[in-house]
Amino acid sequence: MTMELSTQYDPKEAEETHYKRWEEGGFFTPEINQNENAEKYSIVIPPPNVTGSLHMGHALQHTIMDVLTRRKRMLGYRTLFLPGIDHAGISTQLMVTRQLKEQENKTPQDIGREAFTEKVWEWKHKYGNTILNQMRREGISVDWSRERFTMDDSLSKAVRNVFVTLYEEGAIYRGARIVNWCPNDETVLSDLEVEDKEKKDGKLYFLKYPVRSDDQERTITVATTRPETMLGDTAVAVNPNDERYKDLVGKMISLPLTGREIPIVADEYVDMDFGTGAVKITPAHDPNDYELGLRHDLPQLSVMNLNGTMNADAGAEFDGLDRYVARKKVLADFEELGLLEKTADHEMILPVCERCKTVIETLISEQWWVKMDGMRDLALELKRSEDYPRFTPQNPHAKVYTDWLENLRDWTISRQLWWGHQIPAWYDKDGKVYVARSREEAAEQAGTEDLRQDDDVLDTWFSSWLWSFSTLGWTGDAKRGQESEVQSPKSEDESPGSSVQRPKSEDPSPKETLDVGPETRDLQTFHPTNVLVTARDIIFLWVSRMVMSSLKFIGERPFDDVYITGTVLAPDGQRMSKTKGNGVDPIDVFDQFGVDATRIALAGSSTGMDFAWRDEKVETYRNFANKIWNATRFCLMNSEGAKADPGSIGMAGSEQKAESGEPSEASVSSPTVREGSGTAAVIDVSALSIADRWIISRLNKTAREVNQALDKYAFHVAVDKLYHFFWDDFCDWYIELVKDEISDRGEWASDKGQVTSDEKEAQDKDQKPKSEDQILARSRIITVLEQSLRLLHPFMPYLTEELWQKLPGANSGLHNPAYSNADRTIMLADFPTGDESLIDEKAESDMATIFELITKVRNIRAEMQIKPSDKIAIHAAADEKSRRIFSENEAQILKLARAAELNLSESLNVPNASAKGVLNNGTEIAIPLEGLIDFEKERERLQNQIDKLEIEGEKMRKQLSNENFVNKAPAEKVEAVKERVREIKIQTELLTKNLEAFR
RNA sequence: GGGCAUAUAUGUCAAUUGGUAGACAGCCUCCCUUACAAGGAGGAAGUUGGAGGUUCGAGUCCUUCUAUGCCCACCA
Repeated sequence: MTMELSTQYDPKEAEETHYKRWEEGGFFTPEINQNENAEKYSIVIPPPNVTGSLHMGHALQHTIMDVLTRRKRMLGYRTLFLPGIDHAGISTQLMVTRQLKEQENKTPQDIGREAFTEKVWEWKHKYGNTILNQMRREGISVDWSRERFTMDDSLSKAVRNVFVTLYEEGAIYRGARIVNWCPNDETVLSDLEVEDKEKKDGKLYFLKYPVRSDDQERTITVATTRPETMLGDTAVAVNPNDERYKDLVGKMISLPLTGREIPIVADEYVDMDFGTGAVKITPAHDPNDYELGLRHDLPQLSVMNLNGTMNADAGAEFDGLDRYVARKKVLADFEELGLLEKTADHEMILPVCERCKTVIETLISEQWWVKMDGMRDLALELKRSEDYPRFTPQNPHAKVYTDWLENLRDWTISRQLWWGHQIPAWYDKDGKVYVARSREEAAEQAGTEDLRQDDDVLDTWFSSWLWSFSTLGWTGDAKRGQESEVQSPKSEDESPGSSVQRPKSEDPSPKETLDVGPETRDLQTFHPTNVLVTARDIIFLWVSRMVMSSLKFIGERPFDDVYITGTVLAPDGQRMSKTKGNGVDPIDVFDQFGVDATRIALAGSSTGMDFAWRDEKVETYRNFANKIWNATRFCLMNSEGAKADPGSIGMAGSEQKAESGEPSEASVSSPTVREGSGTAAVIDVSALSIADRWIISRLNKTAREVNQALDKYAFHVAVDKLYHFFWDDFCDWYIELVKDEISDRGEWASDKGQVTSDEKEAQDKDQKPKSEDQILARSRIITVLEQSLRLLHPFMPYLTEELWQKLPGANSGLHNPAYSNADRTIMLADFPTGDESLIDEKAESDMATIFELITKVRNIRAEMQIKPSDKIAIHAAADEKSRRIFSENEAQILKLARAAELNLSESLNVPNASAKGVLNNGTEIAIPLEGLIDFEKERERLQNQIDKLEIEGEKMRKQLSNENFVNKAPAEKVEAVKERVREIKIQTELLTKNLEAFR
């Protein structure tokens, strides 16, 4: 058979065909697993924003999750990788509002709440799939049949149940407090949604306030960055120890522009060294002033509207002015009154809205809050007692997590938006609130239908913090009335709400209400999830909250491990940002280098540290993909009669691994298995050549290393091992070693004649029957290749599937037994774990000696500038053992060193005009170069080597002469050094002898 | 103001519990050898940010300094 493949791998085609087949074949669903007793493995994707598009951080995280999932799936786990998106309240509302403005020149208020949310849903259906399609392109093996959206009915139900439960326990309350307010979005924000922004050209204004006292001229100067807020001042504060102002404490000030009188108070909060040591106090517009105001019982005078303009209480002249216009006016007025003492430059940090970057106002507003104490304690207790969650990398995340929890404050959960989960609270005519799961329930409580639902919606995170279990079917309905059974004892003790009798007493018994639908089964099967993979910036926003909610509501942890990826930085080492324009779009990279190259490049960079993006890195793996492609191409060109068969390299196939006796149902029922079940015997590896035993050993060792690395989330280690195994061991050495054995073309040296492609084809057609040995050799290399592709599959799914499909013998018989029913695909093949008994250290060290010999000869050739076409003679003087190894592999040595003869002896007997070298084991080699040798160059070369050994040897002899080292270091270390010193000594002596021969 | 991290070859990054510093890219030499020039063979390149300390032995542990980055925090 002739398999014509192009000489370069084009990722496009593979990317287009395989994903569809995987998805349609149901390979991504846990149901594909036929093993009832399979262990489960589950990951829920951190839901990207519905408005979002894929960025490098996603690509990295998704790759990591997919690598983990694909490997576990191949290992026979029942895997679920669940996709979904987040409704992203603020940003989505912003986006649709903007669109509405552009297309219809209307505001949300113009069209009303219902029409607006309708529009958002439309928008969601139309554009919300962008990121989902990009995720498909990434090749991630998520179960689309379980795709979730934070506003799905069942997730909404969960949100309402959680809200009501917390309310009934007294953990959710409504109250007026000072909050972060975005005047642009006109909503409250939690502390976590506020960012700091440096303002280098900030100003500090010094305002003089006249003091009412006997001395009419007396003023007190305050420094402020926000003069407009002076309109809401209700005091001036000084430090009680401040001598400058001691006599003023208790006096009154006539506040300019307002006609109001405010007191001077003393408070420790005031820093005497900053500004003038006197601080204007605006309790309604500054968090510190708010606190101070409470301490001194000051009035809270709100002078601003919610859109950032001043209100009537700011005074008639200011009413309706934008805050920045008002600022100018206040300053102008002070100037005019001669009360503006001075203006100073002042670098400062401004709080801005995370979404729209508008400067935040702090103001007093009535909002819904969640008391976090109870849940916080659950999480902290688990951290203390079991060090949960386990973060990778552990530092600094574990500590940051704990510190944050310890200082946790109440969470503002209401948002003044229309897009989101509307707060399940209703008010009657008198303003009395009824919190319930539905309007009907509320009406029942209120005894009237005349109710108005709270206008606000919940913080987006109030739905995402339930993500680990709400996506698996938890709605909170099933366990209503039986909380105590599921909840951890601790939370039960603490929740006063658990004794609250709900108006639902007619509920049937808990057991009967337990919904055992498929969704609940998912919860039972897949929760807790195994690992959460996410970025650093949402440890507080999301990770910690998920822990708390999960402990609280289902009494178990949401996930086992937390893997925090590093940040992908721009090529310039800075953060990627739209404004800087230094971002790299993963889709562009996919187009340029292919998805697989991008994936493995990302995984290979994932150490947990931040890293700067390099196109060259992806290019390296693009080349790697091409290498894999061509290696496969070569194997296929020489594959007639062969097939992938683990038994051919001494590995038990999946059928052998499956429980003995029990013939897998699949092999009986499915004919597709037949073709592959020719897997007969597992051969005895010891009968194979050193080269074969070596590659089998390397393969198994690599498999073990890859598995170990992935278990520890050491993705870069896994990639490194795979890269070097495949490229160095398999391609550079193994293929070259067995080339003649598996190829029909005969000895490399024999035919130099040109062969036209026609003739070649003709030759291929009437190939003589292959010898059995050749077929076995071909099967071995195909099998090693096939195993390698499996190991690579989690990282490079498209390429490996594309190639695997072409391998003879690659069929569902190679699947993990759990999937023997499924259509042939590498993604269900049995993931190699590495058979320790096939690791052959002897073969590895023997091969290392052979490679050293070959490399040494090549080195001499290169340095002596011997033409590639010149075939030289190798003379080697070695001990008996080495001679045997060399002679057994003579053909390969000759070929790879481009030599015509290999003369083995106990001692060298060569012409003086020879280039010489010594191997680590003392083997002396020489290449006679009559006439060709440049004695000067050879002397230099030898001296060079002697010098290098000398430096190394000196270091070691020094170590050995140190008594402390010899006495205290482990004996094996000492012995190793001694051994190396012996080697160096022998080599140096031989080289010196050779050098002297030239003098 | 606190907390944490990072500093290793020209660049981007590795280095399991302390045990003779590695990869990739780039660079130099040779080769378009019949899987692959997105390739092959060979090679050069590092006082591991500075200074101390612990240890037989330190890139790795401790102290300190310098630079950079991130997180948290109410300095008007």
